[in-house]
Amino acid sequence: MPELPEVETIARGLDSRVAGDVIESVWLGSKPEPLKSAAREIVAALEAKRISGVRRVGKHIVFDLGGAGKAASGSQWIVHLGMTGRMLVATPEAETPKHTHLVAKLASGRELRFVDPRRFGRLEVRQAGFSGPGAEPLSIDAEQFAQLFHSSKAPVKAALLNQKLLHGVGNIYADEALFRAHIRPRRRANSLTKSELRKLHAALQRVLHAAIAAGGSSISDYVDADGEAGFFQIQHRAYGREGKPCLTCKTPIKKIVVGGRGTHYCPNCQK
DNA sequence: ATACCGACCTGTCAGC
DNA sequence: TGCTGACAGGTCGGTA
Repeated sequence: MPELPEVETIARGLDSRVAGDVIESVWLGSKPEPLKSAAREIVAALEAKRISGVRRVGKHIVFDLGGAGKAASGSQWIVHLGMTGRMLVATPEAETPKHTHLVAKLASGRELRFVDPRRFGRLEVRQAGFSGPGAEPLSIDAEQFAQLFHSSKAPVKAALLNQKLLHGVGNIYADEALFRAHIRPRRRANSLTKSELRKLHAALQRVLHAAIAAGGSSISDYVDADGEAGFFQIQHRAYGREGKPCLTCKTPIKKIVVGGRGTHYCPNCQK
């Protein structure tokens, strides 16, 4: 479910709430858990660790862990929320939602809960140094951005979704950035002119920043670590607006499939 | 190397 | 009311 702005919102919320807290014990659900690392390895890596901070890398939430006592262990707990994952901070009395796969009891008395109905999410522990699969959309400059797309023959929409190029951009913000840059999603990435690449880079960073400021987009079930919805969905100009008039020219927004994903664009404004 | 396409899961909603 | 099928914010692995 969550893309960069949603994960950023969640990670900031988690950091303000649990940084400095200590994980006392971990309960892991049975079933095929959504794990990348072995279950035993995850429990061992988390228990008796201090959360020194929480941040976002691409669409991943990274918990930096230290030893509960003195020496920092420097390991990391990496969570990918998939389509429907949530990471919530709750009191033990709060009802445990269906599809809760992990509960970490904290020294403060609260619980960190990982809930994921579709189980597309992934949990992983590793030694420090996770930097994600690609480049960071918010810090890449126009030159490097152009370089990334220069060599890709894929449709530009598919290239935007390729996490090995840029990580963090998902279906909503790919459509929104292309709309704002006036570029058709099926254009081959390597067919974009220098000027179009500059526009796309600027449009992408603008839309991501605006979405973070709004607390992300809530479509159906997204909530942040507090259980609060985001508000960026009311600023969507293309995504989810099939058949509705383009906000610029009134032409109905079209929906097609690109790279296997529903894709929304204005056939008049986007060239 | 690159690019489609189904698979992975469950929930929801539209249509019959 | 209830069933069926399509679709959903994401990735991965197989195949062409």
